[in-house]
Amino acid sequence: MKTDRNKQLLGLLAKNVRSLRKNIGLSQEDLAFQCDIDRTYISKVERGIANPSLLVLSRIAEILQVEIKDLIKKK
Amino acid sequence: MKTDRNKQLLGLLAKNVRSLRKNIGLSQEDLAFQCDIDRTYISKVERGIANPSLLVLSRIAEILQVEIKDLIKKK
DNA sequence: ATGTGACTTTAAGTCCGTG
DNA sequence: TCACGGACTTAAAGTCACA
Repeated sequence: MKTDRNKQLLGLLAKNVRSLRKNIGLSQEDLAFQCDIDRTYISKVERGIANPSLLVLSRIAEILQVEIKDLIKKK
Repeated sequence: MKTDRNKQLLGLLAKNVRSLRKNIGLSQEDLAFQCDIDRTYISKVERGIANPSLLVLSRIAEILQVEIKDLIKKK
């Protein structure tokens, strides 16, 4: 798999998750708990160093009350 | 991670990838080659038994000439 | 041209801790 | 509350032979 140029996508995801999470007033721990995902993994997502699976994205989007597409769109 | 109810999403992805691929006149082999992904992995995605990462989705969307959101939307 | 099973390897994702 | 690391465990990524 070529990961190369698509890594900017992870940075985009990172920023969106962080801002959406803060908008809703959750800590990383809160979000992690509600998503049933490890808190350190949420931290990695928000730092752009995790490449989450579709089902993980789905869980995060659900708790943040947005669509998956909102997690990866540039605003 | 709770994978449970979100698995319908994989079925949605499956259908969309298959139809988008056919629309563009590609075989699984063609798509796989261009994505630099194994043919059998594309097969798994189209059968809804793979839970691809964001970067894999990104590669597939790129070759199918659509946005990632188009891969998971119900039409 | 595709589905499938049985793999091996890599990365996703966890857990426990520190500053 | 979060960044970050090390040592894990599990699942995704990727390969192969065959129907």
